[in-house]
Amino acid sequence: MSKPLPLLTAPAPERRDAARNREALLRAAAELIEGCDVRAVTMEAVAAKAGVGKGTVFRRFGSREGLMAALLNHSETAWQASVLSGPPPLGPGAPPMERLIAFGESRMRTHLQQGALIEAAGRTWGDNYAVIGFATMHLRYLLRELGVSGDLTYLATALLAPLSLPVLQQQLGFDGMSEERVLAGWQDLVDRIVGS
Amino acid sequence: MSKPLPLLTAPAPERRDAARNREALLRAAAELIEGCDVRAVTMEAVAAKAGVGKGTVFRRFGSREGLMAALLNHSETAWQASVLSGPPPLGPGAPPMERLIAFGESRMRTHLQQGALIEAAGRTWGDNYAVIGFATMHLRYLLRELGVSGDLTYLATALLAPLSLPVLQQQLGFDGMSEERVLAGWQDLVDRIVGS
DNA sequence: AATAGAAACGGACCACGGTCCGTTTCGACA
DNA sequence: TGTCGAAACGGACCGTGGTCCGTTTCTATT
Repeated sequence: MSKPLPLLTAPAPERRDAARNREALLRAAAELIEGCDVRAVTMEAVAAKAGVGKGTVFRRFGSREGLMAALLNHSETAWQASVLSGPPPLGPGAPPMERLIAFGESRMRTHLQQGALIEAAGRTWGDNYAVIGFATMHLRYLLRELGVSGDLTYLATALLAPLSLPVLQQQLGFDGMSEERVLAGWQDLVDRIVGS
Repeated sequence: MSKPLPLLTAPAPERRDAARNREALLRAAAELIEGCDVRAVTMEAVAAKAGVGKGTVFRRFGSREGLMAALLNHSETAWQASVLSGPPPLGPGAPPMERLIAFGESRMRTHLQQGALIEAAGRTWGDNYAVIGFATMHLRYLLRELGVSGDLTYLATALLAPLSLPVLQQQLGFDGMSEERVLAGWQDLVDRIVGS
């Protein structure tokens, strides 16, 4: 008699040792990064500190960038939660425009704070659709709430783009802008797009 | 008697063999890249094809990313020339708004076309102020011509950001937009910023 | 408790980017 | 043309990210 094969293949549960190792690796990486330059932390060091072999690190996270992205995922998830159900003005409850401004400021602060890690995660993080996708969706939602008309998906990506780390770094570094000026600039941009 | 030491240290002229090797390396790299995936081209292969040692490659270009950036510099320089003194509507002669639209389209096309190389050049290219700086300046100039008021430097960077490769890739890939839609979206963004 | 097979492990191994330093080449000046 | 110091050369060498595959560990099933 054949098994009742599920129509939708289950998400493949994780073996207990695998879960333990993932946990240990994330903790080890976090501890090593704290106090050292991220770039100086080698994969072998992380593996050693977690008490596993190097192969295991790559099995779990695919690449160095993958490990860094996994670290970022923790704070990203928390951030998403505070956007979806945290206190206003970032979370629900405040008027859309206030939420929008809070969103921009929060994103900018987060990106700058985690700059080194974001760079270390490279494309694995930057191309992470679960991240970009969420922010775009939320922005799109706020724009709709504000009654903006037009291609909201495009406008959302266009509003998100200047909040990306490389752009912020250029503005603060090369262009010599202050954080306040960058923030004010973004708010002005919002006004122009929304049409105040 | 002491030499007439120049007040401004001269740009340190390049020895003839050095110049020849740089040339040979750039040509070799270009030829290897043409037809292969950029990522499959190793530095040693470039050095071998150019008939020099590996050390020379790194002496000249600093890193793999540096070599890729140097390749991009050729087309970038040509592009800058066509913006500054090429035929309208990209070059001077057309009304500012038309130049602006042409600028956006041209930049988008260029970035998409050279995507692989840009990725291979990484931060060495992306953080290249000679590149970002030129585009920002020009955008700033056009905005001024259009009589836009406000923080033109910020607006220029904000207008440039959605034309960056990662954003374009997200829009065309994950968001499933067509190139036409992306272009139309950017033009709409311009209209909102300029205030039509 | 025994078994079997799938999943995970670990560390030797590989490839490539990047460095180092002894040797060679250039060109300025006599 | 000879000399000399600076600059460039080249390839052996190193470290690290990433792979491979024989061994170990888990867990479903009886």
